[in-house]
Amino acid sequence: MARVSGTTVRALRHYDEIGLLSPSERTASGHRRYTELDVRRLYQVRALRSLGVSLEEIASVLSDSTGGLGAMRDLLAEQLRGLEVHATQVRQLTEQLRGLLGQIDRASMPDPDQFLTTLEMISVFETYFTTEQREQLARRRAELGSESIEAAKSEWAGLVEELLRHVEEDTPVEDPQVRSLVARWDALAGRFHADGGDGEQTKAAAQRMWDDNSEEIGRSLPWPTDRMRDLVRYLERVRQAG
Amino acid sequence: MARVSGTTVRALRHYDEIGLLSPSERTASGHRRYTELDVRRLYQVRALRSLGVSLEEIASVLSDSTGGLGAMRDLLAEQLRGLEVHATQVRQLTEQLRGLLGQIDRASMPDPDQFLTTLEMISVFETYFTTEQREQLARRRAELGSESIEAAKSEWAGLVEELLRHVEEDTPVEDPQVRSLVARWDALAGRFHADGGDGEQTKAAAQRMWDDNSEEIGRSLPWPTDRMRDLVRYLERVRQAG
DNA sequence: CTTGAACCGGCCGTCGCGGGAGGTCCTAGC
DNA sequence: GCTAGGACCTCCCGCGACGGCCGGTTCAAG
Repeated sequence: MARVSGTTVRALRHYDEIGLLSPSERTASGHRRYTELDVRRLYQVRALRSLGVSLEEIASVLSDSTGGLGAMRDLLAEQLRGLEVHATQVRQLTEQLRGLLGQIDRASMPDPDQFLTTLEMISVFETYFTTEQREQLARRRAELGSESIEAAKSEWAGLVEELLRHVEEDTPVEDPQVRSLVARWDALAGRFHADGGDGEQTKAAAQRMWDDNSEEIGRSLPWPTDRMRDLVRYLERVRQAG
Repeated sequence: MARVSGTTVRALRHYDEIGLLSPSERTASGHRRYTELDVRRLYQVRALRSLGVSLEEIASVLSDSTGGLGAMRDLLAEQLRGLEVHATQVRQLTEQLRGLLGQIDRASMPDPDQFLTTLEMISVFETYFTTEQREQLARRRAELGSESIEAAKSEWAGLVEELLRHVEEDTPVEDPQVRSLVARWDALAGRFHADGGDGEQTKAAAQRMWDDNSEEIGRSLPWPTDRMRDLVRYLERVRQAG
Protein backbone atom coordinates (compact mmCIF):
# COMPACT_ATOMS: atom_id res chain seq x y z
CA MET A 1 0.00 0.00 0.00
CA ALA A 2 2.76 2.43 0.91
CA ARG A 3 4.72 1.64 -2.25
CA VAL A 4 1.73 1.94 -4.52
CA SER A 5 0.36 5.16 -3.06
CA GLY A 6 3.65 6.92 -2.50
CA THR A 7 3.04 7.40 1.22
CA THR A 8 5.19 6.10 4.04
CA VAL A 9 4.24 3.17 6.19
CA ARG A 10 4.47 5.45 9.18
CA ALA A 11 1.89 7.84 7.74
CA LEU A 12 -0.52 5.00 7.04
CA ARG A 13 -0.22 3.78 10.61
CA HIS A 14 -0.74 7.35 11.79
CA TYR A 15 -3.96 7.65 9.79
CA ASP A 16 -5.07 4.38 11.33
CA GLU A 17 -4.22 5.56 14.85
CA ILE A 18 -6.26 8.74 14.58
CA GLY A 19 -9.10 6.90 12.85
CA LEU A 20 -8.88 8.84 9.61
CA LEU A 21 -8.20 5.77 7.49
CA SER A 22 -8.43 2.36 9.12
CA PRO A 23 -8.02 -0.64 6.83
CA SER A 24 -11.32 -2.40 6.31
CA GLU A 25 -9.75 -5.78 6.95
CA ARG A 26 -6.97 -7.37 8.94
CA THR A 27 -5.28 -10.70 8.34
CA ALA A 28 -5.51 -13.30 11.09
CA SER A 29 -2.03 -12.30 12.23
CA GLY A 30 -2.98 -8.63 12.48
CA HIS A 31 -1.46 -7.22 9.29
CA ARG A 32 -3.39 -4.32 7.78
CA ARG A 33 -5.26 -5.24 4.61
CA TYR A 34 -6.48 -2.31 2.53
CA THR A 35 -9.40 -2.72 0.15
CA GLU A 36 -10.02 -0.91 -3.11
CA LEU A 37 -12.23 1.58 -1.28
CA ASP A 38 -9.46 2.25 1.24
CA VAL A 39 -7.11 3.02 -1.63
CA ARG A 40 -9.51 5.57 -3.10
CA ARG A 41 -9.96 7.19 0.30
CA LEU A 42 -6.19 7.36 0.75
CA TYR A 43 -5.81 9.13 -2.59
CA GLN A 44 -8.39 11.66 -1.49
CA VAL A 45 -6.63 12.16 1.83
CA ARG A 46 -3.24 12.66 0.18
CA ALA A 47 -4.64 15.11 -2.35
CA LEU A 48 -6.25 17.25 0.34
CA ARG A 49 -3.08 17.06 2.43
CA SER A 50 -1.06 18.29 -0.57
CA LEU A 51 -3.43 21.24 -0.69
CA GLY A 52 -2.54 22.04 2.91
CA VAL A 53 -5.73 20.83 4.55
CA SER A 54 -5.32 19.53 8.11
CA LEU A 55 -6.05 15.89 8.89
CA GLU A 56 -8.88 16.92 11.18
CA GLU A 57 -10.59 18.91 8.45
CA ILE A 58 -10.05 16.09 5.98
CA ALA A 59 -11.68 13.67 8.37
CA SER A 60 -14.69 15.91 8.87
CA VAL A 61 -15.24 16.60 5.19
CA LEU A 62 -14.72 13.00 4.09
CA SER A 63 -17.04 11.66 6.77
CA ASP A 64 -19.70 14.19 5.79
CA SER A 65 -22.18 11.69 4.45
CA THR A 66 -24.44 14.33 2.90
CA GLY A 67 -22.47 13.73 -0.27
CA GLY A 68 -21.10 17.10 0.73
CA LEU A 69 -19.49 18.64 -2.29
CA GLY A 70 -20.69 21.96 -0.86
CA ALA A 71 -18.77 21.30 2.33
CA MET A 72 -15.72 20.45 0.24
CA ARG A 73 -16.05 23.69 -1.67
CA ASP A 74 -16.32 25.70 1.54
CA LEU A 75 -13.30 23.94 2.95
CA LEU A 76 -11.16 24.64 -0.10
CA ALA A 77 -12.35 28.25 -0.26
CA GLU A 78 -11.44 28.73 3.40
CA GLN A 79 -8.09 27.10 2.74
CA LEU A 80 -7.52 29.54 -0.10
CA ARG A 81 -8.39 32.53 2.08
CA GLY A 82 -6.00 31.35 4.77
CA LEU A 83 -3.31 30.86 2.19
CA GLU A 84 -3.79 34.38 0.88
CA VAL A 85 -3.46 35.82 4.36
CA HIS A 86 -0.35 33.76 4.84
CA ALA A 87 1.05 34.97 1.53
CA THR A 88 0.55 38.57 2.67
CA GLN A 89 2.48 37.88 5.84
CA VAL A 90 5.24 36.21 3.86
CA ARG A 91 5.46 39.22 1.56
CA GLN A 92 5.74 41.57 4.52
CA LEU A 93 8.45 39.43 6.08
CA THR A 94 10.34 39.31 2.80
CA GLU A 95 10.13 43.06 2.50
CA GLN A 96 11.41 43.54 6.03
CA LEU A 97 14.29 41.13 5.48
CA ARG A 98 15.26 42.79 2.21
CA GLY A 99 15.18 46.18 3.89
CA LEU A 100 17.41 44.98 6.69
CA LEU A 101 19.86 43.34 4.32
CA GLY A 102 19.96 46.49 2.23
CA GLN A 103 20.66 48.48 5.36
CA ILE A 104 23.56 46.23 6.25
CA ASP A 105 24.98 46.30 2.75
CA ARG A 106 24.59 50.01 2.19
CA ALA A 107 26.34 50.78 5.44
CA SER A 108 28.93 48.14 4.48
CA MET A 109 29.28 46.68 7.93
CA PRO A 110 28.22 49.47 10.24
CA ASP A 111 28.73 49.58 13.96
CA PRO A 112 27.48 46.21 15.26
CA ASP A 113 25.93 47.95 18.26
CA GLN A 114 23.93 50.16 15.99
CA PHE A 115 22.67 47.20 14.03
CA LEU A 116 21.70 45.30 17.15
CA THR A 117 19.85 48.40 18.22
CA THR A 118 17.99 48.33 14.95
CA LEU A 119 16.93 44.79 15.81
CA GLU A 120 15.73 46.02 19.18
CA MET A 121 13.73 48.72 17.47
CA ILE A 122 12.04 46.14 15.28
CA SER A 123 11.00 44.32 18.40
CA VAL A 124 9.54 47.43 20.03
CA PHE A 125 7.78 48.19 16.78
CA GLU A 126 6.27 44.72 16.65
CA THR A 127 5.16 45.00 20.22
CA TYR A 128 3.26 48.22 19.83
CA PHE A 129 1.83 48.00 16.37
CA THR A 130 -0.50 45.39 15.08
CA THR A 131 -0.20 44.27 11.48
CA GLU A 132 -3.11 46.38 10.26
CA GLN A 133 -1.78 49.47 11.90
CA ARG A 134 1.58 48.81 10.29
CA GLU A 135 -0.08 48.56 6.90
CA GLN A 136 -1.80 51.85 7.53
CA LEU A 137 1.52 53.47 8.37
CA ALA A 138 3.07 52.02 5.23
CA ARG A 139 0.23 53.39 3.09
CA ARG A 140 0.64 56.76 4.71
CA ARG A 141 4.34 56.73 3.96
CA ALA A 142 3.61 55.77 0.38
CA GLU A 143 1.17 58.66 0.02
CA LEU A 144 3.68 61.12 1.36
CA GLY A 145 6.27 59.95 -1.12
CA SER A 146 9.91 59.26 -0.45
CA GLU A 147 11.18 62.79 -1.06
CA SER A 148 8.89 64.28 1.51
CA ILE A 149 10.10 61.60 3.88
CA GLU A 150 13.67 62.64 3.27
CA ALA A 151 12.62 66.24 3.80
CA ALA A 152 10.92 65.29 7.06
CA LYS A 153 14.00 63.40 8.17
CA SER A 154 16.26 66.38 7.64
CA GLU A 155 13.73 68.70 9.22
CA TRP A 156 13.60 66.38 12.17
CA ALA A 157 17.37 66.29 12.41
CA GLY A 158 17.38 70.11 12.39
CA LEU A 159 14.74 70.20 15.10
CA VAL A 160 16.72 67.80 17.24
CA GLU A 161 19.86 69.92 16.87
CA GLU A 162 18.04 73.12 17.81
CA LEU A 163 16.24 71.53 20.73
CA LEU A 164 19.46 69.99 22.00
CA ARG A 165 20.92 73.51 22.10
CA HIS A 166 17.98 74.70 24.17
CA VAL A 167 18.40 71.77 26.51
CA GLU A 168 22.04 72.67 27.06
CA GLU A 169 21.16 76.32 27.61
CA ASP A 170 18.28 75.21 29.83
CA THR A 171 15.83 77.54 28.11
CA PRO A 172 12.67 77.82 30.23
CA VAL A 173 9.88 75.56 29.07
CA GLU A 174 7.53 78.48 28.64
CA ASP A 175 9.74 80.11 26.02
CA PRO A 176 7.58 80.69 22.93
CA GLN A 177 10.41 79.72 20.56
CA VAL A 178 10.85 76.40 22.33
CA ARG A 179 7.12 75.77 22.35
CA SER A 180 6.99 76.44 18.64
CA LEU A 181 9.82 73.98 18.07
CA VAL A 182 8.00 71.30 20.08
CA ALA A 183 4.80 72.03 18.17
CA ARG A 184 6.70 71.50 14.91
CA TRP A 185 8.11 68.26 16.31
CA ASP A 186 4.66 66.96 17.19
CA ALA A 187 3.23 68.10 13.86
CA LEU A 188 6.03 66.33 12.04
CA ALA A 189 5.37 63.11 13.89
CA GLY A 190 1.64 63.60 13.34
CA ARG A 191 2.09 63.73 9.57
CA PHE A 192 3.01 60.09 9.60
CA HIS A 193 -0.27 59.04 11.11
CA ALA A 194 -3.61 58.92 9.34
CA ASP A 195 -6.41 61.14 10.62
CA GLY A 196 -9.39 60.01 12.65
CA GLY A 197 -10.65 56.54 13.44
CA ASP A 198 -7.93 53.97 13.46
CA GLY A 199 -5.44 56.75 13.03
CA GLU A 200 -6.14 57.75 16.60
CA GLN A 201 -5.33 54.24 17.74
CA THR A 202 -2.08 54.28 15.82
CA LYS A 203 -1.26 57.60 17.38
CA ALA A 204 -2.06 56.23 20.81
CA ALA A 205 0.11 53.17 20.17
CA ALA A 206 2.96 55.40 19.07
CA GLN A 207 2.48 57.50 22.19
CA ARG A 208 2.61 54.42 24.39
CA MET A 209 5.64 53.17 22.53
CA TRP A 210 7.33 56.50 22.97
CA ASP A 211 6.40 56.77 26.64
CA ASP A 212 7.55 53.28 27.48
CA ASN A 213 10.61 53.07 25.29
CA SER A 214 11.92 56.53 24.69
CA GLU A 215 15.32 55.40 25.92
CA GLU A 216 15.39 52.48 23.54
CA ILE A 217 14.40 54.74 20.71
CA GLY A 218 17.07 57.17 21.72
CA ARG A 219 19.70 54.50 21.42
CA SER A 220 18.78 53.89 17.81
CA LEU A 221 19.37 57.50 16.88
CA PRO A 222 22.56 59.09 15.65
CA TRP A 223 22.80 61.19 18.82
CA PRO A 224 24.27 60.09 22.12
CA THR A 225 21.95 58.36 24.53
CA ASP A 226 22.18 60.67 27.48
CA ARG A 227 21.59 63.83 25.49
CA MET A 228 18.53 62.26 23.85
CA ARG A 229 17.20 61.26 27.25
CA ASP A 230 17.59 64.79 28.44
CA LEU A 231 15.86 65.98 25.30
CA VAL A 232 12.94 63.61 25.81
CA ARG A 233 12.48 64.82 29.41
CA TYR A 234 12.67 68.39 28.25
CA LEU A 235 10.03 67.70 25.59
CA GLU A 236 7.69 66.21 28.15
CA ARG A 237 8.12 69.19 30.44
CA VAL A 238 7.35 71.58 27.58
CA ARG A 239 4.25 69.63 26.62
CA GLN A 240 2.99 69.59 30.21
CA ALA A 241 3.64 73.30 30.49
CA GLY A 242 1.51 73.82 27.37
CA MET B 1 9.67 41.94 32.06
CA ALA B 2 6.87 40.23 30.16
CA ARG B 3 4.66 43.32 30.30
CA VAL B 4 7.41 45.69 29.24
CA SER B 5 8.69 43.55 26.36
CA GLY B 6 5.36 42.30 25.09
CA THR B 7 6.32 38.64 25.50
CA THR B 8 4.54 36.08 27.61
CA VAL B 9 5.89 34.80 30.89
CA ARG B 10 5.86 31.31 29.43
CA ALA B 11 8.10 32.33 26.55
CA LEU B 12 10.59 33.93 28.92
CA ARG B 13 10.74 30.76 31.01
CA HIS B 14 11.16 28.77 27.80
CA TYR B 15 14.13 30.90 26.74
CA ASP B 16 15.58 30.34 30.20
CA GLU B 17 15.03 26.57 29.98
CA ILE B 18 16.83 26.21 26.67
CA GLY B 19 19.59 28.55 27.79
CA LEU B 20 18.93 31.19 25.15
CA LEU B 21 18.22 33.96 27.63
CA SER B 22 18.82 33.28 31.29
CA PRO B 23 18.36 36.19 33.66
CA SER B 24 21.70 37.44 34.96
CA GLU B 25 20.41 37.56 38.51
CA ARG B 26 17.95 35.84 40.77
CA THR B 27 16.39 37.13 43.96
CA ALA B 28 17.06 35.20 47.14
CA SER B 29 13.67 33.55 46.76
CA GLY B 30 14.42 32.43 43.22
CA HIS B 31 12.50 34.96 41.17
CA ARG B 32 14.10 35.86 37.85
CA ARG B 33 15.67 39.29 37.80
CA TYR B 34 16.50 40.64 34.36
CA THR B 35 19.19 43.28 33.94
CA GLU B 36 19.37 46.04 31.35
CA LEU B 37 21.59 43.83 29.21
CA ASP B 38 19.07 41.00 29.40
CA VAL B 39 16.39 43.36 28.16
CA ARG B 40 18.47 44.35 25.15
CA ARG B 41 19.16 40.72 24.36
CA LEU B 42 15.48 39.91 24.65
CA TYR B 43 14.64 42.67 22.17
CA GLN B 44 17.15 41.19 19.75
CA VAL B 45 15.71 37.72 20.23
CA ARG B 46 12.16 38.91 19.64
CA ALA B 47 13.15 40.87 16.55
CA LEU B 48 14.88 37.87 14.98
CA ARG B 49 11.94 35.66 15.94
CA SER B 50 9.55 38.08 14.23
CA LEU B 51 11.72 37.66 11.14
CA GLY B 52 11.13 33.93 11.33
CA VAL B 53 14.55 32.89 12.60
CA SER B 54 14.59 29.76 14.76
CA LEU B 55 15.63 29.96 18.40
CA GLU B 56 18.59 27.70 17.70
CA GLU B 57 19.90 30.00 14.97
CA ILE B 58 19.30 33.03 17.15
CA ALA B 59 21.31 31.44 19.92
CA SER B 60 24.20 30.64 17.62
CA VAL B 61 24.33 34.06 16.00
CA LEU B 62 23.93 35.98 19.26
CA SER B 63 26.60 33.91 20.98
CA ASP B 64 28.99 34.46 18.09
CA SER B 65 31.45 36.58 20.00
CA THR B 66 33.38 37.63 16.87
CA GLY B 67 31.09 40.65 16.84
CA GLY B 68 29.70 38.73 13.91
CA LEU B 69 27.70 41.12 11.82
CA GLY B 70 28.79 39.03 8.84
CA ALA B 71 27.24 35.93 10.41
CA MET B 72 24.06 37.93 11.01
CA ARG B 73 23.99 39.02 7.41
CA ASP B 74 24.43 35.44 6.20
CA LEU B 75 21.69 34.25 8.51
CA LEU B 76 19.23 36.87 7.30
CA ALA B 77 20.13 36.23 3.67
CA GLU B 78 19.54 32.52 4.14
CA GLN B 79 16.27 33.30 5.87
CA LEU B 80 15.27 35.41 2.87
CA ARG B 81 16.10 32.65 0.42
CA GLY B 82 14.06 30.17 2.40
CA LEU B 83 11.15 32.59 2.47
CA GLU B 84 11.30 33.05 -1.28
CA VAL B 85 11.19 29.30 -1.84
CA HIS B 86 8.28 29.10 0.57
CA ALA B 87 6.51 31.93 -1.27
CA THR B 88 6.85 30.00 -4.52
CA GLN B 89 5.26 26.95 -2.96
CA VAL B 90 2.47 29.08 -1.54
CA ARG B 91 1.84 30.58 -4.97
CA GLN B 92 1.64 27.13 -6.54
CA LEU B 93 -0.76 25.95 -3.87
CA THR B 94 -2.91 29.03 -4.34
CA GLU B 95 -3.02 28.42 -8.06
CA GLN B 96 -4.02 24.79 -7.58
CA LEU B 97 -6.74 25.71 -5.11
CA ARG B 98 -8.12 28.42 -7.37
CA GLY B 99 -8.15 25.96 -10.27
CA LEU B 100 -10.03 23.39 -8.24
CA LEU B 101 -12.54 25.93 -6.97
CA GLY B 102 -13.07 27.18 -10.50
CA GLN B 103 -13.65 23.63 -11.61
CA ILE B 104 -16.29 23.10 -8.94
CA ASP B 105 -18.00 26.38 -9.68
CA ARG B 106 -17.96 26.05 -13.46
CA ALA B 107 -19.47 22.60 -13.26
CA SER B 108 -21.91 23.99 -10.69
CA MET B 109 -21.88 20.97 -8.44
CA PRO B 110 -20.86 18.10 -10.68
CA ASP B 111 -21.09 14.46 -9.82
CA PRO B 112 -19.48 14.10 -6.37
CA ASP B 113 -17.83 10.88 -7.47
CA GLN B 114 -16.21 12.65 -10.36
CA PHE B 115 -14.87 15.35 -8.10
CA LEU B 116 -13.49 12.85 -5.62
CA THR B 117 -11.81 11.16 -8.54
CA THR B 118 -10.25 14.49 -9.45
CA LEU B 119 -8.83 14.60 -5.94
CA GLU B 120 -7.44 11.11 -6.43
CA MET B 121 -5.83 12.24 -9.67
CA ILE B 122 -4.13 15.10 -7.88
CA SER B 123 -2.67 12.58 -5.48
CA VAL B 124 -1.36 10.35 -8.26
CA PHE B 125 0.01 13.43 -9.95
CA GLU B 126 1.83 14.49 -6.78
CA THR B 127 3.25 11.03 -6.39
CA TYR B 128 4.74 10.81 -9.82
CA PHE B 129 5.85 14.34 -10.57
CA THR B 130 8.28 16.40 -8.64
CA THR B 131 7.72 20.13 -8.30
CA GLU B 132 10.23 21.06 -10.98
CA GLN B 133 8.76 18.66 -13.46
CA ARG B 134 5.35 20.12 -12.74
CA GLU B 135 6.65 23.61 -13.43
CA GLN B 136 8.06 22.38 -16.71
CA LEU B 137 4.71 20.95 -17.69
CA ALA B 138 2.98 24.20 -16.75
CA ARG B 139 5.44 26.19 -18.90
CA ARG B 140 4.85 23.85 -21.77
CA ARG B 141 1.11 24.29 -21.44
CA ALA B 142 1.55 28.06 -21.37
CA GLU B 143 3.66 27.95 -24.55
CA LEU B 144 1.04 25.91 -26.34
CA GLY B 145 -1.65 28.41 -25.43
CA SER B 146 -5.14 27.65 -24.21
CA GLU B 147 -6.79 27.35 -27.63
CA SER B 148 -4.38 24.70 -28.81
CA ILE B 149 -5.08 22.89 -25.55
CA GLU B 150 -8.77 22.99 -26.27
CA ALA B 151 -8.02 21.77 -29.79
CA ALA B 152 -5.91 18.95 -28.39
CA LYS B 153 -8.65 18.04 -25.95
CA SER B 154 -11.25 17.73 -28.67
CA GLU B 155 -8.81 15.87 -30.89
CA TRP B 156 -8.15 13.51 -28.01
CA ALA B 157 -11.86 13.04 -27.42
CA GLY B 158 -12.25 12.20 -31.11
CA LEU B 159 -9.37 9.73 -30.96
CA VAL B 160 -10.88 8.02 -27.94
CA GLU B 161 -14.24 7.69 -29.69
CA GLU B 162 -12.66 6.20 -32.81
CA LEU B 163 -10.43 3.84 -30.87
CA LEU B 164 -13.35 2.71 -28.73
CA ARG B 165 -15.15 1.73 -31.93
CA HIS B 166 -12.16 -0.33 -33.02
CA VAL B 167 -12.04 -1.99 -29.63
CA GLU B 168 -15.69 -3.00 -29.94
CA GLU B 169 -15.14 -4.28 -33.45
CA ASP B 170 -11.97 -5.97 -32.27
CA THR B 171 -9.94 -4.65 -35.18
CA PRO B 172 -6.62 -6.54 -35.41
CA VAL B 173 -3.73 -4.72 -33.79
CA GLU B 174 -1.74 -4.76 -37.00
CA ASP B 175 -4.38 -2.71 -38.86
CA PRO B 176 -2.59 0.32 -40.34
CA GLN B 177 -5.51 2.64 -39.56
CA VAL B 178 -5.44 1.61 -35.89
CA ARG B 179 -1.68 2.01 -35.73
CA SER B 180 -1.96 5.49 -37.17
CA LEU B 181 -4.59 6.39 -34.55
CA VAL B 182 -2.33 5.17 -31.74
CA ALA B 183 0.58 7.09 -33.23
CA ARG B 184 -1.56 10.25 -33.20
CA TRP B 185 -2.50 9.49 -29.58
CA ASP B 186 1.14 9.18 -28.53
CA ALA B 187 2.12 12.29 -30.50
CA LEU B 188 -0.68 14.24 -28.87
CA ALA B 189 0.47 13.22 -25.41
CA GLY B 190 4.06 13.93 -26.44
CA ARG B 191 3.24 17.53 -27.31
CA PHE B 192 2.66 18.24 -23.66
CA HIS B 193 6.16 17.26 -22.68
CA ALA B 194 9.30 19.24 -23.38
CA ASP B 195 11.95 17.69 -25.62
CA GLY B 196 15.18 16.15 -24.43
CA GLY B 197 16.89 16.27 -21.05
CA ASP B 198 14.45 16.64 -18.23
CA GLY B 199 11.66 16.23 -20.71
CA GLU B 200 12.63 12.59 -21.03
CA GLN B 201 12.32 12.20 -17.28
CA THR B 202 8.91 13.81 -17.32
CA LYS B 203 7.90 11.47 -20.09
CA ALA B 204 9.21 8.51 -18.13
CA ALA B 205 7.32 9.64 -15.03
CA ALA B 206 4.16 10.00 -17.07
CA GLN B 207 4.73 6.53 -18.50
CA ARG B 208 5.16 5.06 -15.04
CA MET B 209 2.11 6.90 -13.84
CA TRP B 210 0.13 5.64 -16.78
CA ASP B 211 1.38 2.08 -16.37
CA ASP B 212 0.68 1.95 -12.66
CA ASN B 213 -2.53 3.92 -12.56
CA SER B 214 -4.24 3.64 -15.88
CA GLU B 215 -7.37 2.46 -14.11
CA GLU B 216 -7.35 5.45 -11.78
CA ILE B 217 -6.87 7.74 -14.73
CA GLY B 218 -9.65 6.02 -16.56
CA ARG B 219 -12.03 6.73 -13.71
CA SER B 220 -11.40 10.45 -14.05
CA LEU B 221 -12.45 10.47 -17.68
CA PRO B 222 -15.89 11.08 -19.11
CA TRP B 223 -16.06 7.54 -20.45
CA PRO B 224 -17.10 4.46 -18.49
CA THR B 225 -14.40 2.64 -16.58
CA ASP B 226 -14.58 -0.76 -18.19
CA ARG B 227 -14.51 0.55 -21.74
CA MET B 228 -11.47 2.67 -20.92
CA ARG B 229 -9.73 -0.31 -19.39
CA ASP B 230 -10.36 -2.28 -22.55
CA LEU B 231 -9.06 0.65 -24.55
CA VAL B 232 -5.89 0.87 -22.48
CA ARG B 233 -5.21 -2.84 -22.97
CA TYR B 234 -5.87 -2.51 -26.66
CA LEU B 235 -3.42 0.42 -26.85
CA GLU B 236 -0.73 -1.58 -25.15
CA ARG B 237 -1.24 -4.49 -27.52
CA VAL B 238 -0.99 -2.16 -30.53
CA ARG B 239 2.20 -0.59 -29.20
CA GLN B 240 3.80 -3.99 -28.58
CA ALA B 241 2.80 -5.12 -32.03
CA GLY B 242 4.56 -2.06 -33.48
C1' DC C 1 -1.78 40.06 59.38
C1' DT C 2 -4.43 39.03 55.57
C1' DT C 3 -5.45 38.72 50.86
C1' DG C 4 -5.07 38.57 46.09
C1' DA C 5 -1.83 38.77 42.45
C1' DA C 6 2.40 37.24 40.68
C1' DC C 7 5.93 33.89 40.49
C1' DC C 8 8.11 29.10 40.84
C1' DG C 9 9.13 24.27 38.81
C1' DG C 10 7.06 20.44 36.57
C1' DC C 11 4.38 18.14 33.46
C1' DC C 12 1.18 17.34 29.49
C1' DG C 13 -0.58 18.92 24.88
C1' DT C 14 -0.13 20.76 20.19
C1' DC C 15 0.61 18.77 14.50
C1' DG C 16 2.09 15.29 11.32
C1' DC C 17 4.48 12.33 11.32
C1' DG C 18 10.10 10.16 11.84
C1' DG C 19 12.79 6.84 13.96
C1' DG C 20 13.98 3.12 16.89
C1' DA C 21 13.36 -1.08 20.05
C1' DG C 22 11.90 -5.57 20.47
C1' DG C 23 9.06 -9.00 18.86
C1' DT C 24 6.17 -11.64 15.15
C1' DC C 25 5.10 -13.12 10.49
C1' DC C 26 5.80 -14.34 5.66
C1' DT C 27 8.03 -15.95 1.67
C1' DA C 28 11.86 -17.81 -1.08
C1' DG C 29 15.52 -20.85 -1.47
C1' DC C 30 17.86 -25.03 0.03
C1' DG D 1 11.31 -29.02 6.94
C1' DC D 2 14.45 -25.36 7.94
C1' DT D 3 16.47 -21.05 7.77
C1' DA D 4 17.44 -16.38 6.46
C1' DG D 5 16.09 -11.87 5.80
C1' DG D 6 12.78 -8.74 4.82
C1' DA D 7 8.31 -6.86 6.03
C1' DC D 8 5.15 -6.24 9.40
C1' DC D 9 3.35 -5.46 14.32
C1' DT D 10 2.87 -2.45 18.88
C1' DC D 11 4.75 0.82 21.99
C1' DC D 12 7.23 4.81 22.90
C1' DC D 13 10.20 9.09 22.43
C1' DG D 14 11.25 13.05 19.60
C1' DC D 15 10.74 17.56 17.12
C1' DG D 16 9.61 23.52 17.65
C1' DA D 17 7.96 27.10 20.22
C1' DC D 18 5.66 27.62 23.26
C1' DG D 19 0.24 27.36 25.92
C1' DG D 20 -2.00 25.92 29.88
C1' DC D 21 -2.69 23.91 34.23
C1' DC D 22 -1.33 22.38 39.09
C1' DG D 23 0.22 22.81 43.77
C1' DG D 24 3.09 25.47 46.27
C1' DT D 25 5.81 29.94 47.47
C1' DT D 26 6.54 34.88 47.57
C1' DC D 27 5.40 39.68 47.28
C1' DA D 28 3.13 44.20 47.86
C1' DA D 29 -0.86 46.76 49.42
C1' DG D 30 -4.13 47.67 52.81
